Amino acid sequence: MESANLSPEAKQRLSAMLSAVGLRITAPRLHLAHLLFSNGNRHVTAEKLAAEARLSGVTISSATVYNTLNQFEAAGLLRHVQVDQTRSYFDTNSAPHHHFYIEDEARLIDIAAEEVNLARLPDSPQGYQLDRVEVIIRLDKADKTQ
Amino acid sequence: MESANLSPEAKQRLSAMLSAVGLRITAPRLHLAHLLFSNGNRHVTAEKLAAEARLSGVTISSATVYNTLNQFEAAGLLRHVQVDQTRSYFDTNSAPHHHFYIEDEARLIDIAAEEVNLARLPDSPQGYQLDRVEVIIRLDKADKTQ
DNA sequence: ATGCCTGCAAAATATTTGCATGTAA
DNA sequence: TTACATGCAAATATTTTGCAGGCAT
Repeated sequence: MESANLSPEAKQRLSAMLSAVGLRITAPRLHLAHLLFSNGNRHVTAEKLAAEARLSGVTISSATVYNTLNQFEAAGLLRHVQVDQTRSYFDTNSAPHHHFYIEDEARLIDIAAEEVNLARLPDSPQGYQLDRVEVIIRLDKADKTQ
Repeated sequence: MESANLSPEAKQRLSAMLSAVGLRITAPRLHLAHLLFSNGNRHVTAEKLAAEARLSGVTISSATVYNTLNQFEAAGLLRHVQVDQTRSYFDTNSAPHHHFYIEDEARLIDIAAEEVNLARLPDSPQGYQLDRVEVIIRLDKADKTQ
């Protein structure tokens, strides 16, 4: 399978990214990396990403999509965001930041870390250290009566 | 089936709680309510709750456990906390508050709302209103080298 | 050449649902 | 009496895994 719609520059850039984290350069990984990282920050589910790949002419098995997403996450290229019980979201913005989540639309929106000011955090319990702080602001449609 | 180990006072209190939210008073609901609400704030999964019921001598089908948890949540008696992709946690503390989450132990710890001071929040996007703000502080074992 | 990668299908897991029976109101 | 509740088993959905063959290094 060829990396069809991938410019030499993009291919080189993405290859470097994969090498840098110790992953072999394979066609499926390059394709997924392209979909994930060549167009700004994104939030995707495994199934949506597989569908995009298919639309762009490349079929990648869902096992491979899951493997790849998990490997990218382990490598720090992606972040797993847990807002919905049923679906896993992967966020291409791996820098520290927060999220709006619109439940009705199953949609995530990034919030830059600076936009949220945590003036006071409790001490971590004895024996534990802080890993990271996640702020999720859940939103409703404004017109929705509640 | 009898509500075996349930004092008349507890039974009355829990019955009142169920009535207040428009749920019929049935043995499974009384039992689960007892396990959930008679011993301070708790975080449970459906499976753990079913196991507790079984241990206390009452077998409740998992369909009923799930139904009941969902109904309690809809009624505002419980809160669904989403920290783990695979398991649903229900929190008997339905007041606004936040959480520590110890991934290694799959354990949740409440943080009182006052312990976290959100000095600054971004405006909600056009057309949406704030539902609620969730702060999750993920913790690691302190000795863990990372 | 070797070990990592991929795809398929099957397995595993958590939760929901259909339906017949039971029971609170 | 009637609508709602329960239990069982089957269905659903997502993600993981075993394995055989393929490819990067």
